[in-house]
Amino acid sequence: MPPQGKRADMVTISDVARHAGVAVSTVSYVLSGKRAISATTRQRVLASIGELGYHPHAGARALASRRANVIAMVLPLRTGMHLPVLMQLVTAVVTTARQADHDVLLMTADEGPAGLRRIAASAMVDGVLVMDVEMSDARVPVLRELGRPSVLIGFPADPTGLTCVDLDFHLAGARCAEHLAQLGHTRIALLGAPPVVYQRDTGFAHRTRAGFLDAARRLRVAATARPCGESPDDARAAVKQLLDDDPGVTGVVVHNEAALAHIAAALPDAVSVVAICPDQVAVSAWPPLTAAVLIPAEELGRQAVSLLMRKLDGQPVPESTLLGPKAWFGAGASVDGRVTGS
Amino acid sequence: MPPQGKRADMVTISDVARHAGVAVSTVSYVLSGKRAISATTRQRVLASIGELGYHPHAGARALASRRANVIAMVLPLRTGMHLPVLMQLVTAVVTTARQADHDVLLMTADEGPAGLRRIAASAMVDGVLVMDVEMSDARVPVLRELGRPSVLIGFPADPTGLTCVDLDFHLAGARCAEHLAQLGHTRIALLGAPPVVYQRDTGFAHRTRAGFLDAARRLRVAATARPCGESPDDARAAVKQLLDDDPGVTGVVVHNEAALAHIAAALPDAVSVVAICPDQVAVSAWPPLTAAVLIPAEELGRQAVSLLMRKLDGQPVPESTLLGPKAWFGAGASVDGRVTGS
DNA sequence: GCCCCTCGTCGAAGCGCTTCGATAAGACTG
DNA sequence: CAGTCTTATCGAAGCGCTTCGACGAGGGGC
Repeated sequence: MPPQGKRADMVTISDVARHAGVAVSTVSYVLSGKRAISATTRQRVLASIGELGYHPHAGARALASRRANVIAMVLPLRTGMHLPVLMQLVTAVVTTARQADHDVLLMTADEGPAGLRRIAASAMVDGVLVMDVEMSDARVPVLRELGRPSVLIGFPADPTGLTCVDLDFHLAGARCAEHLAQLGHTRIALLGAPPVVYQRDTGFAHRTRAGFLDAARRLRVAATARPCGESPDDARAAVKQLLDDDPGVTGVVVHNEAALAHIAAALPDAVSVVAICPDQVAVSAWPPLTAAVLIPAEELGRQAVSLLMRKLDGQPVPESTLLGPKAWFGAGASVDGRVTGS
Repeated sequence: MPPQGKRADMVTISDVARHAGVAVSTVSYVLSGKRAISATTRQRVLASIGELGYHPHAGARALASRRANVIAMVLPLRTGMHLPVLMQLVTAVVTTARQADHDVLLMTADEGPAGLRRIAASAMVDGVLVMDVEMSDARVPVLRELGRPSVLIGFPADPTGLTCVDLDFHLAGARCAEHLAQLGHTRIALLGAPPVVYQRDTGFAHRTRAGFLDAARRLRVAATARPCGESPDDARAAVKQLLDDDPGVTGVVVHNEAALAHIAAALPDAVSVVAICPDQVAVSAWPPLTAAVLIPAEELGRQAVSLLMRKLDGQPVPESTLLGPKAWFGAGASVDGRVTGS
């Protein structure tokens, strides 16, 4: 008897070939479209495939074609990201990958560099998507060394030679200042991330602040920016200090999801509040926001995957892609601020 | 010239064999441990592996061994779960799977049954882990039909023939009643999930209520249970009605994360509040909780994976596994209520 | 000292798929 | 109508790994 008699439930390409009365290679070409196949033959083969419920064996395919049709998605250990946003991102990634006929392998960063090396060397994935990258991210040097196609969501300190996607925080900060200026405010302030985030060099915090201050200067409105802790007490303290320093402030930008509610509660009712935050946080904020700049999580995911797919196909892609922030106004209207390239 | 000259970066098993001066099969046996290999040979082979940086080609291995060493993790479309809990769960799953030398393929439920079938038929994964299962979950019949090893986190209406893991909500409800009784309360109440959840037949809500009421009866304390909406208004309304109906209530159990804060705020200070909720919600609740019964997310993930691994090894596993709730007391001490089998 | 084991190793046969010639059978030339 | 192209299909050679059977070399038992 043969080694282990083929498992009952496995339909192979040669079953299909026999059933359709053609050669194995013909079936393969029907599936891949890499050679011309006559319409009649194609029909017959496709019919057999449907009838037998054939699905190609992923391993065999990967072995022969040197393409696994799987990408890895690396989650950070401790995410700096708001979880609902992360989930949206993940969902968008998986969905988009599937549309490009790829599956997604999930890795947490805690396997470290060795994990990335293993995944790459075992030819298990064709490319890597790294989520929530920070300025000095330990995963970045490994990616460089690996030399596999990869795309980062977020920017490390030095993105040279990599492919990165992120919200354009500079633009987001500017939009907030512009919005407040348009409403007639002349003294505005930014309450940002906790001090530790600025110290940790987490790019986005700095970029937001710079965008905010630059725009304010350009628009000739008085603006200050300060960090803000995440706890209710920190939030209250930051607000108090802000009002002490400049009692004339009438518009505040909050770039700190965790503290948003407490900040908004501590501010006088007359002050307009604009936040940079995820959709869900914005709509459910109380007291209600004047406006918000939303994080385009889905688009981030989609863009990241399509960039990776292009890299897998050997096409050139821009090193950095910045997505325009979406604006949201208290009423509920939603306006797009479209993509900027690079 | 050969078809496509081997890619420079790929080290194969025969490279290792040559380098170590043994046969390919010997290397394989060193790696798998399926046949005895002399210590000296093993050393030599392992040394070569390290030196060359060899990692077996996942596809080739899957093809030859009929084992992909990958499991699929299916996320629900719209999760009934608290996101931080989901993340803990996911992390635990990935980590545990890696310890058992498996990787995790991420699927969202939106590919539907076809996705599961594809994944199974393509031999891409050896087993399936389904998260956050609900009473009448569309994914359950597919799993039955598929006949691949699978483990569910959460219980469907009819778990016959499946393998399910979940928190023991009945016990959790009982623990809450017991705790309040021990503190001397004689009139207690449960505020549960929104009415719609009870109607949707989502198992856990009913089980908690039953556990709570049973224990109260056993302990001879007066107890009532009622659903509670998630909005601040619903929460306030539920509390008002509760106090109207039974002004003598001194202890309340809350099994509703979303409404917890509003319920606690609306209750008189003198009332003790116990919650069934994730760790993070418990410690950050304000006003502070008297105690909490925590959802053992990590253990849930670990158990689910190890059950799946046992199934993959052909070992028998119990149909249902209920994990004992962890108790947490206001002070910060944390006590384990260990696993119950089945 | 002969036979039978066990132990450690090797060679070869696939696993299911892709891909590269090769090859008939027409479709055009001139 | 001989010669040259296409076009559609086939056969076979791997892809890198696991696993089965074979086999030589020692180690008892009697």
